[in-house]
Amino acid sequence: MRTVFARCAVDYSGRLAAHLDPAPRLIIFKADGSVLVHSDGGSYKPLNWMNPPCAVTVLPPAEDEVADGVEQVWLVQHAKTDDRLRIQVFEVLQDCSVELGPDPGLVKDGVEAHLQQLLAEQVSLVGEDLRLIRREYPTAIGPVDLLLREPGGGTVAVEVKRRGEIDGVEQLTRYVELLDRDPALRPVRGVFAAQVIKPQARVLAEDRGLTCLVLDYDTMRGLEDPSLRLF
Amino acid sequence: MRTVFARCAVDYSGRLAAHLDPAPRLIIFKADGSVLVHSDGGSYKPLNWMNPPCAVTVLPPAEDEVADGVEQVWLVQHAKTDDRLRIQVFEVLQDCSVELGPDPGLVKDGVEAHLQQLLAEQVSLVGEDLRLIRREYPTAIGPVDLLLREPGGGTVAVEVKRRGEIDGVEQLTRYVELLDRDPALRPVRGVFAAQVIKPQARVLAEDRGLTCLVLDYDTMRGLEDPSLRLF
DNA sequence: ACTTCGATCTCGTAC
DNA sequence: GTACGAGGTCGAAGT
Repeated sequence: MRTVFARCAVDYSGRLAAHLDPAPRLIIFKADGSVLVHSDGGSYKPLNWMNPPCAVTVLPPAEDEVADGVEQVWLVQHAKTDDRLRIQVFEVLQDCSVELGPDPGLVKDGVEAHLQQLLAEQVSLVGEDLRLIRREYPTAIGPVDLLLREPGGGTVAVEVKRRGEIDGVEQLTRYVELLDRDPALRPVRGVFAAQVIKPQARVLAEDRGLTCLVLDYDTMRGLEDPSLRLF
Repeated sequence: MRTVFARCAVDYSGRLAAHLDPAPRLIIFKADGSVLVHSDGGSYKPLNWMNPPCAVTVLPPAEDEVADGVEQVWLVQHAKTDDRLRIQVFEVLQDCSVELGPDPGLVKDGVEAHLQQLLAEQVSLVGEDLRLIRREYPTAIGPVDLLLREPGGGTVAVEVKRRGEIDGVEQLTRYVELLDRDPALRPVRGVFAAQVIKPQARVLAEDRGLTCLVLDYDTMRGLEDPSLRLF
């Protein structure tokens, strides 16, 4: 990996066009060829970047660029698309290179899959006396997150999301509609479960007779079997 | 901005938990307090990070950490949430600091918002004698990109996309259905406008009585008032 | 290879 | 500030 602090101007062209006026910035060249241009603020997203696979070419500046004070031009061309980054370097302030090698990678815990697992273990949060039929119950249009059996004989289809938005309601609507045609499952009611349910999603869900259920992840995790925890 | 190449292990806790085993990586400290941990691959997203506002504390390693070879512990705590990054530093390979100052910022051109703006100024592309009621016309299920008044009294709901796909057609269908219940707007017809309309989306749209409109961005931009142009 | 969907999404923008 | 949709989304998992 190589990091270069430099006063530079950048032009991106590809899916859109974007321009950066000259200023001091950090330019990162990764081992796989990717390039990031960071300013000293914002969050983790670079101002400009190029994904691999791509190649960097160093060009001498054109005449008018020399007159403007451009020392070098770094052209970063994507290998498969016409995405391109043109970096005009006015002044290099620092230039470091370090060999890093491969990374063992990130281990995560607490994403939607985990939320679904917790709710499968705590179906009483959905309603009294429900029994889990299965997680990821397969249908012709995709798997239902949780399918539960009601004591009276019907079933409950649960859609689990971290954030409940309109797309999720559409999805659950389709599942309930389809499952309700199955005599072995009918009548099917739908439950839309999420840590946060957006107002528009709630309106649409309730308009369609679906039940909304807000999940508290920390409480659910507190009740979990500690042996299942990753760390 | 400060960049540190170091062999390090990282634990994130907050909205989820995540762990990185020891390996050489690049750690970036920005002027606003934010921190990025990058490996030598992947894309522009760091393995771990902390958004501003946050503060870094340098701690001496605990006894067992000393035994493992940890030289320092950098604790990055978000100022408003309980998000936290704990970086165990085993060995610093390089350490650079450069003062960058503020950035003039990125200027973009060619995104959907711009397309919508252009079409709002050129409603004749949608049809003769139409008048713009408003952009982002609010409804209970979300804003309609453009709502236009027909000379005869009905209205036109326009959904603008850069790439017209099936979910955009679904969205427009919902809008038209809802708006058509409003006596002040009825009858409402829908127009699906995009730079590219996928065949499946076109079939679905036409099946539902929606009109497809392919937009030529360069032509529209050429007709635009030059004073509004970004560069 | 392509599609679908989650994300510590991030980012802009309208209210 | 909050809410919502777009993104040069990226990335992983399944088909």
